[in-house]
Formats: sequence, C-alpha cells, structure tokens
Amino acid sequence: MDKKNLTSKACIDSINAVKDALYVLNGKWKLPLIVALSNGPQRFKEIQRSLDGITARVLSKELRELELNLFVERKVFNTVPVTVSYELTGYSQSLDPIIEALRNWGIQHKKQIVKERKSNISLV
Amino acid sequence: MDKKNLTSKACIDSINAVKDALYVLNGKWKLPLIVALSNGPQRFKEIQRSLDGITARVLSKELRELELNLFVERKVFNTVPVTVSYELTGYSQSLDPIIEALRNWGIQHKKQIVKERKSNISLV
DNA sequence: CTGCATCCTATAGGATACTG
DNA sequence: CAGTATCCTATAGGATGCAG
Repeated sequence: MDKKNLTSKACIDSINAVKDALYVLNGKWKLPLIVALSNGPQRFKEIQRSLDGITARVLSKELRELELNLFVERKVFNTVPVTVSYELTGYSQSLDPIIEALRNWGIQHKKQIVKERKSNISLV
Repeated sequence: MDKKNLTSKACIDSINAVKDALYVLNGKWKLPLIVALSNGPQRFKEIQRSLDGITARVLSKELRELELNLFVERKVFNTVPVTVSYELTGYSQSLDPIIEALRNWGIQHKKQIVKERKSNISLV
C-alpha cells in the first residue's frame, strides 16, 4: 500500500471514531445535561431549571439514555414526597476533554460572531 | 451573591457555551465531514466516498452550511466537465481540539464497549 | 416534586430519479 | 462529475395534562 492510501486509511479511522463518539453523544441536550450535573448531584427540577428550555418529557428521556450509557446514576430517597437525585459516574469524567473543548470553542466563537456583526454594520 | 450562586452562575455559563457550540456543530455529519477534509482539498464525490453513507442531497446541504460558517471554502475549476473542490479554511482549525477529543473518546469508548460485551457473554 | 401519557410539529436525513 | 428535485420516513423535541 502506498503512502496516499495509508494516509487515507488513517483519515477514515478518524472519521469513524468521530462518528462513534457522535452516535453516543448526539442531540441537543446530552452534553449540556452532563455539564449541568458537573456541579454535583441534582434533582429533576433543578436540572430542568439549569438547562432552561428542556421539557420534562425530553429531560426524562435524556436522563434514561445517559443512565444506560453509564454516565449518570439515579438515586431515589424515600422521603415524602419522594426525592430523586441524579449524579455523574466516574466514567462520565472521560467526557471532560470533549466538554472542555466545546466550551472553550463556544466562548471563542461567540466573540468571533459579535466581531463580525460589528464590522458588517459598518459596511451597511 | 453567595458562593453557591457564584458556582451556579459559572455552571450556567458553561452550559450555554456548550449549547452555543453544539448549535453550530449539530447533526450527524458536520464534524466527520471536516475530518474528511483534513486530508486536503477534495471533490464532492471523494468526500461522499470517505463519509460512507451520506447521500448527495445531505452532503450538498452540509457543505453549504459549513461554507456559511466559514469552515469550508468552495472552489470551481473551469475544466470539462467542471471540477469543484472543497477545502478547509484557517478558521476550521479552531475546531481541532474538539475533533481530537471526540476522536480519542470514540476510540476509547469502543474498546470499553467491546470489553463489556465480553464480560456479559461470560455471564450468560 | 417526579415524572409518564398523549398528541403534535419541525427537522434530519434517506431513496431515487434526473440535469448540465 | 456535481449536484438538484421530489418524495418519504424516522426521530427529536415541544405542549399540555395528569398521577403518585
């Protein structure tokens, strides 16, 4: 196999690894939800407030999926009324580099957009 | 403002930054598409082959969006038949940390899944 | 409070056929 | 080759109401 094909193969491997990651982390809420829980265990309503915009139905579904993927643990306390808290597992920490990268990029990109808007205004 | 609220505010900021990032990078194909182009300029059909599974309709749409967001530049050459090539812009490099993190996690997670499968089999 | 049930809309994304 | 047009399905996600 020549060099070009080797390069291609490495590239395809990268594409597939990124695809694999996105397959698990897709959707609008999973990563933000994990960030919300990074502050420590929280209850359903607290999370809903932090995420601001998510419906109970969707939050419930997302939490279940994250539980299945072993990122989140659900704990029920026999208080009256019942209290349920969600917390991150150890495995969820493996996502930290992704979240950090997204967070930094999000901050940086927003600044960039604002800058572009300003220069566009001066062109109008 | 007490310490707890300060912590919350920082957390909300993080959530929003991640939301902002995902808003731009959402979907199944945008990041894999950028990885595909990281090998250098490529033509429509080449990209489609690399991504393996994307339809022309979707690829076309994704490329347009990435162009609008200044991650990709489209170049047309007056050959017969016409040749079109797509390449990454300098700004797209700002996504490298995100892609690296996703790539590494994807590789790692896949190994993890395989390990779990094996131990599950021995339980059956 | 912690959700689930129901209903609904919008969007992502795929299949196929076709044009210059 | 480089797409576009048309049609279609599946899924994400929202609105509202209700139960334990």
